[in-house]
Amino acid sequence: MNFNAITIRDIAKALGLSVSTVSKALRDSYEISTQTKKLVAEYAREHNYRPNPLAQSLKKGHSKTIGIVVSTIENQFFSQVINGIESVAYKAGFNVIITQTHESYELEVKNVAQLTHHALDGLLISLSAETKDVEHLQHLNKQGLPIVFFDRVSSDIKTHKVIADNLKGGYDATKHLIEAGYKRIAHITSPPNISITQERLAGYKQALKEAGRPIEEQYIKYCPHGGRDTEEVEIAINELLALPNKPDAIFTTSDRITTTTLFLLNKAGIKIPNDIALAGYTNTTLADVLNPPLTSVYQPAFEMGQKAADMLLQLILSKRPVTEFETITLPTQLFIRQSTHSVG
Amino acid sequence: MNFNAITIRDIAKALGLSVSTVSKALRDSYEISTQTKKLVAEYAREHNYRPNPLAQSLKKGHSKTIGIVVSTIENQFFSQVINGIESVAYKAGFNVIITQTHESYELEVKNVAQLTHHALDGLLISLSAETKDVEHLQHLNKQGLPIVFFDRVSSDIKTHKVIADNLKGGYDATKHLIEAGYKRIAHITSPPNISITQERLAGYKQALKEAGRPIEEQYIKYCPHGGRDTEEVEIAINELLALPNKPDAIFTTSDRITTTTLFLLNKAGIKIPNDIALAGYTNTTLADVLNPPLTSVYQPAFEMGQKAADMLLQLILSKRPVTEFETITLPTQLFIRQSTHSVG
DNA sequence: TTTATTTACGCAATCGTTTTCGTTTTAGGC
DNA sequence: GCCTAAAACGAAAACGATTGCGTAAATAAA
Repeated sequence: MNFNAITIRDIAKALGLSVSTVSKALRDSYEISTQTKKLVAEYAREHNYRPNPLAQSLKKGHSKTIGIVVSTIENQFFSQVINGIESVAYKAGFNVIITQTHESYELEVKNVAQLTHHALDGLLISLSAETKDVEHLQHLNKQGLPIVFFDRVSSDIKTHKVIADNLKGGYDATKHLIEAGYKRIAHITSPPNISITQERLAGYKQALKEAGRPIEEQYIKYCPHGGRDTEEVEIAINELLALPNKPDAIFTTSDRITTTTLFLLNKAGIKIPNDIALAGYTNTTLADVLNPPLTSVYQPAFEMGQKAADMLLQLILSKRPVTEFETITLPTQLFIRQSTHSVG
Repeated sequence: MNFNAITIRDIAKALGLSVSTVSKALRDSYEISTQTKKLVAEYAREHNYRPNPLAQSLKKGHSKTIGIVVSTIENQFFSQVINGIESVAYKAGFNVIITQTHESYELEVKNVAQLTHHALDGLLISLSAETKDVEHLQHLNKQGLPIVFFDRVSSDIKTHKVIADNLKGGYDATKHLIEAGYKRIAHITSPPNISITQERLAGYKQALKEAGRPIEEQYIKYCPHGGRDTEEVEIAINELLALPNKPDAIFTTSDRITTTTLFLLNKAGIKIPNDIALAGYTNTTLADVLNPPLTSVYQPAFEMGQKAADMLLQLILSKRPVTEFETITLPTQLFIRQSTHSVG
């Protein structure tokens, strides 16, 4: 806005009115005559007047922008969530500012600070893989900044949350592998501190238990950065392959871990599903054209974004402090494809 | 910022100073004694003072935020570009606001208006597939808003631009197909009005010409929305397949067209590359694990974002109006994979 | 001791709007 | 023709920060 736009004062001067009259005319106040309103409106249109949003926000005390924190928008799951958020935010006249943590706690803290440096009406966040405490958010929340968690949430802050049914997602995938005849089902997942890891792992364990299978810790591998680095997935896979009882199936969580596992197994010449079956969380639209087509747990990302934005807007627009918070759980969908074709 | 943050006035009151003194102390002015500075700094830190960015921007006349317009962040090419932009913008203390056109001219105009409604120091834009005129940008540019084009540019506005070497990209892919032994090479691309279409098409034609091949319009198909809708790709493919001389290879541009073509060919039971070979533009990290692994033209998206942001910052930060503009052309890379394995 | 400087701070205008609270003008009622 | 009330507009104080300028106090120079 450094470019020279015309101001309300310019209009006032040109029309021989006061700034307050112009302002009121523009906002269609009852105090202003129809004639004057027309005059002002016309002049404003002709000269392409745009109210300075900075001044408006400063005066009104809200900026009509919300912040988003995700690990990376390169992950289709998150870009879909963001699309959902934007679809409702824009309808309500809100702008969004997106920041990425790249799974780093340090960057998360920095980004949140960056965001609040700018004027924010609310924050939508999915925690980074490294994040173990949420003091940086707690403080802001106490100060009155509305926050809504989605995907990777924290139980340490009482606020609205939107998550997928991670337990069921893990359960469904694992159960499917069991029913398809696989015996030694491994699990490669994100670090244990984040909510989705715990929930999906619980689903995995529950399915095994129900089938009377033992839960073997050697089959459970964690990637400290949720698969951000290929190496961490490679280590996990190598450890699994080095086991005396190699797994005959792998259940992966997170887009990155899933696709990296697929890549590494292919690269190692391991046939999927004949040597090892693969079922993984992913929201890529490419699951159908992968080699082989991938059995996947799909999350309603767009809806998650919509819900989260809805709830945040509700918090922002609420006249009185909200004390009752809810957690929305969205169903996931298991798509069965060739990467887990039945044994025999 | 509706949440009650402390202001400079609060500090002044608490410390028995004037607001100007506090402001100057915070900005480390030579006018203020070391003691007072310490006092103020300490109080500010203890009470977690953050200058109101709105007020600062209003006063200083710049907002330290830049706007980005892309077709969709779900496209990995664009999310990579955005990563590049962010990497330089944040370093310079700038925030970015991302908007998506979803290939709609109407949405593009709307978004640009939305963005300028908010305070913007500059704009980074890749035109939508529908966009044929750029008056909505010309006006802003004339008013002094710095604009840098990337990827899909317009020749109607004189400003900095960053593009990939689209001609060479199209040329390389086509030449590779020719050398691999394919005879009837089709081309499915974006609408003819956008720059990348024209340039890549020119590369395609050049390679054919050099090889002494005829250029047959029946082999060139346009998708009005750059593959946004599966149907438009389906129509193109069906038309190609209905030809008396069906193509034995297809060169596709844009991520969406490429992956959709792959999907549709697979679905139709057409073997790649045996029945029809496929080479396509894509920046997905999944090209290696597609079925089959896809020969692709890869664009240096991250670098493109960096360069574009660099140039925009240069424009924004320049003291005097810039009149000399340059267009940077980045090289693309052809990755040869199984989808175009040599004939015979 | 007087004058000149420096040091350290406060006043007030400013950025562009919004909004409260006058004030003027006009019309209406008698 | 006078009073009252409504209608239409303006003055000024915000919002929170920045900054040029004025000024008191402290120090140095004469």
